[in-house]
Amino acid sequence: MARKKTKLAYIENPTTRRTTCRKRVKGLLKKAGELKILCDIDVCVIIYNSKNDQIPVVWPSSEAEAKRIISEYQLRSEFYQSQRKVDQKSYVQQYVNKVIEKLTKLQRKNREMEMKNLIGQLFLGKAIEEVQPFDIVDLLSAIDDKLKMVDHQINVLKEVQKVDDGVGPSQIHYMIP
Amino acid sequence: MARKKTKLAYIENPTTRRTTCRKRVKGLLKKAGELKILCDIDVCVIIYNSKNDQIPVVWPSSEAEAKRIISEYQLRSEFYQSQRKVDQKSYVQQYVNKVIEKLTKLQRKNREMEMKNLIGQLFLGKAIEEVQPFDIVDLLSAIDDKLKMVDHQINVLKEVQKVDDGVGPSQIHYMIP
DNA sequence: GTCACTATTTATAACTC
DNA sequence: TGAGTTATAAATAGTGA
Repeated sequence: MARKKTKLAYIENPTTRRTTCRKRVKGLLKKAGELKILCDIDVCVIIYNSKNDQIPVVWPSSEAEAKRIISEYQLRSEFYQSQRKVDQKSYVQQYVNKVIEKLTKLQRKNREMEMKNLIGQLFLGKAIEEVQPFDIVDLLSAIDDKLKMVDHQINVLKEVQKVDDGVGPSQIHYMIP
Repeated sequence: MARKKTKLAYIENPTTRRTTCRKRVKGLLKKAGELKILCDIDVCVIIYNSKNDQIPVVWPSSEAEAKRIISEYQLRSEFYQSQRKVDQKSYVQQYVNKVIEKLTKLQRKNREMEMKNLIGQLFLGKAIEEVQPFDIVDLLSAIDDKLKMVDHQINVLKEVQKVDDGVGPSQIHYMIP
């Protein structure tokens, strides 16, 4: 950008190209450094000639810092990709979700069993005063479920009775869970 | 770089900072693009604000191209790559292990509760014949644990008795779980 | 090939709308 | 806000040593 307007095209002359390259790489890295300082954002620049085996030029020169920036980029990229393609979740994510699902089911089952157990204990003589307030809501809900079931069975039997036309209801056994 | 010489320091004013950032990012990416065309080399720029969740700005905009450049860089930097893999693995592994640990604890608790429940049901009149063979091993083990606990308590009491020198043993109450 | 030196182009800080 | 303008700083293409 000087003496002549640059034509944006591959520089055929090797000497000129290499000189330009050296100058512009220096400039690019300087700009990257300034951007980081002025705006306090993470910047990482990777430059290399894929046609030779030279070590890539990387900014920041601190490998740890570059590593941090790249891996965070990859993490974010993965995250956004997974956001976009919910169906194509990574293997690990699927696995973790499976385990979490299992865990949730178990927790629910666990809670139900605790209630069952509590009902049993009440029958065994445990005073209702000993039941923690925290548990009472779930206990009532468990009892409610049981009553609904019983209610439903009664209705079914009533229907059967109607169909049977005048035949008396059979004896109902209420089983303790 | 205009109107005034820029002082290379963090721009405190948020409006100014954001404007500068936008302009300079645009400039940096333009430079990166020119460098690639003029000298035919691989360039990748990653820019993001680590303080917010926005999608990182990456050049080249083709994500596949950016990934190719990054992965080739990583390949060239063997040490870096192996370090990263180990770090990432351990992080995910730690998380999975945590969840599995929680799951295992819950399963154990669950099984214990099932047994407690079963003992309660037996007291309520459930026939031992109705207990599934699969459960009997754990049931026996649960009863065994209970007996061991009782045994231990007896021994503790015996020790106390010895120390008390001649005083008779206090009455032991066996509590139903 | 690399440095130093400009003449220019380009980027951009401060400003306006 | 953000996009456009302008004056100036910065980058750099071409040049010679």
